[in-house]
Amino acid sequence: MSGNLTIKDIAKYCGVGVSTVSRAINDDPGINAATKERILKVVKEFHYIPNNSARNLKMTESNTIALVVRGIDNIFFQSMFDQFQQETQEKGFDFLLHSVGENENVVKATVELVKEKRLKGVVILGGRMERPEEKLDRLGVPYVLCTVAHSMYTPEPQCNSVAIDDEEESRKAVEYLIRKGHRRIAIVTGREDDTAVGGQRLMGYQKALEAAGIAMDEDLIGYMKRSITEFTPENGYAVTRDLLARTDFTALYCISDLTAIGAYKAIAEAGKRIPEDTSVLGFDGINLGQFLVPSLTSVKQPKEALIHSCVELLADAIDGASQTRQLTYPAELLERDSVMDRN
Amino acid sequence: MSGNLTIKDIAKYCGVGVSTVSRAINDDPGINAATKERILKVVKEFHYIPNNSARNLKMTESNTIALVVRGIDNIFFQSMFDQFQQETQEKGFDFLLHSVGENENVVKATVELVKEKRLKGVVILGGRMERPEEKLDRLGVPYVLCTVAHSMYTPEPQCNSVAIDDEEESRKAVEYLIRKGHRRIAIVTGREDDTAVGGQRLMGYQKALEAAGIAMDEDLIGYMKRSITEFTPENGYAVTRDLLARTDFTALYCISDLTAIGAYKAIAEAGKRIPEDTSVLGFDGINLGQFLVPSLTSVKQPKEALIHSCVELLADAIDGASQTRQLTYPAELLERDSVMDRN
DNA sequence: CTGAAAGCGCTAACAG
DNA sequence: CTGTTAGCGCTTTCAG
Repeated sequence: MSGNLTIKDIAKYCGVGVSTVSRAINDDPGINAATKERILKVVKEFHYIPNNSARNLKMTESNTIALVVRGIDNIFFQSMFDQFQQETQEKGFDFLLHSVGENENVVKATVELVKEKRLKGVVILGGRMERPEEKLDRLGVPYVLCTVAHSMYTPEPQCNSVAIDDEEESRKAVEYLIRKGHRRIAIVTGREDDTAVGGQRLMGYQKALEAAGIAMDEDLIGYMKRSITEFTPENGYAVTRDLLARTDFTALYCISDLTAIGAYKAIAEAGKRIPEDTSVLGFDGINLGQFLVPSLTSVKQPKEALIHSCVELLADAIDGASQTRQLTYPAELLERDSVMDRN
Repeated sequence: MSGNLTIKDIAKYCGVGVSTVSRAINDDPGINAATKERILKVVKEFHYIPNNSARNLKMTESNTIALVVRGIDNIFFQSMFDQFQQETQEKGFDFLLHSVGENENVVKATVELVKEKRLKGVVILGGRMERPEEKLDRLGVPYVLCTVAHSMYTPEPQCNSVAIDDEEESRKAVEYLIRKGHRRIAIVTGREDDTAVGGQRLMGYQKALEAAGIAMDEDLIGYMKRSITEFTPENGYAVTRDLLARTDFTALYCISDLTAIGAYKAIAEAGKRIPEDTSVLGFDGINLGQFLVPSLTSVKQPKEALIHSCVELLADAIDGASQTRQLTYPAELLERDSVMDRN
């Protein structure tokens, strides 16, 4: 007995019907304990492993929830996987992490996955979507968007979502910098045409300046470079270098902690010290921030709450809740050592 | 036409046979262009998406190679995904990234995947294995191990593998520190019972000291804590704190860059400066290292070469090469700013 | 408690 | 070029 075993082979070898083998491997209650044990022993001995494709095909439904992520290399998202797994499993679901490539279409990939695995529901993490509900309703199963930035120019989505208010939190972040006595505040934001997270956080920046009566200076806006992957230290480094060469400022606001890491280097290379010469404020509150020197002050997304609510909303929807909800959580300022009080 | 469409529905709607639809969606050459176009239009209109389970079940073979990773949160592994995808696709394969959970069994998960997706081959990234070939031969398809540490106490594996010589590179790293005038060199290594990468790199450390006639001091060995996830900044921070409290040294060798990040913080908190008071040497050569202040001197794994060879070996094996090869690549010392010359 | 048989949705001969 | 048909390996009635 070699090569690719099937349930039939096992059945034949044990002298039983295939359905009996199926019962044995699936912990079906209606099976004689002795028979089951005998079969399981053979299964083990020959390392028989059922074919999931056949299983998925046959089963009318699974008990699985998937977390679909675009940008699996994003350290902030990564730090959320574990809790997602934890919480979904606590609710009694199986958990599946699915990464969508940068060049793939999220909706299509997700629909495909739902069909293939007969998913019970999905949570979609990050990314950016225009009118997501239009397309996502094709999923045929409940879903919730987690920290997905809706385009600023589309109406509120009619689907489950949980996130922070990017614009408002960004505004408060800059307001904090102003309160600390900074007037010339540069920003490292997303790409110039970013209407998602980057755009919203930039808008918050502008609002804060305006409210404080500080005139906008285009020179202080550092858009991420198209030629480099977004939200990476590399891009943060390059943009900050340009900023430093172009103008001067006492504080730098990076809309993503990862880019702040690159900014640190650019600032150091310019011979300036953080925070004495240049204060740096990040966003996201990634764990790594506390290990930077000086440790990075940052706006922390309430990951734990976001995830918890995501799973709860999804579970509710699977249980038949028809009302969709859009939850917004407040962020929290992690005051560490990278911002100086100039008052 | 709603709910879950099948190929049959499309066929009926178009007034053709299912095989014709199948041909249309699979770019089969033997189909009338007009018919094809008509079908594809309907497919698009109704958003029909074929069920992959059915597909995989039916197909006798795919053209897919999977990269199986245990520890998807490892930043060093993460930085390899992209090139793997690139290179496999260049060789004409489809690429699939599969993450194996910490509590799952790599071999079992991989066998399952191979069956489900009818994989052509697999590369297994990282992790640790005892006599991998015994179990992995059950895969039934070619595989290659990438940077997998073989247990020190088992004979050379009879399977394809590509990696660096962890012990030797580690020895050279410490030799470098000695050459720079350091005598009291502490190490942040893996867990105490680590016989894989951690154990091998530790052994290299010991050999280097021995060769230089420096007596071993148990106090200088910082084993990673069991209570914290391995190879994280957190663990590096905790271990370095202990080390600092326990003894003194002029250089700290971290067997993983990630732990070095934590070490930076512990050293700073102890009021010491890098590299003036304490030099730090990392291992892996992650990208982030250059953004630390001071930038991290590190032993760089030749990722590019490793990956390239992995894919090549696998492709050869798929093409029928029966000879297995174990390739070892030299690492390269990235001299940056965290090590001081005390001579 | 167990076995026979009917598909899950799809692809791949095989005839037309 | 196209339709019919036979399974892929499994779960699940339905009888026994």
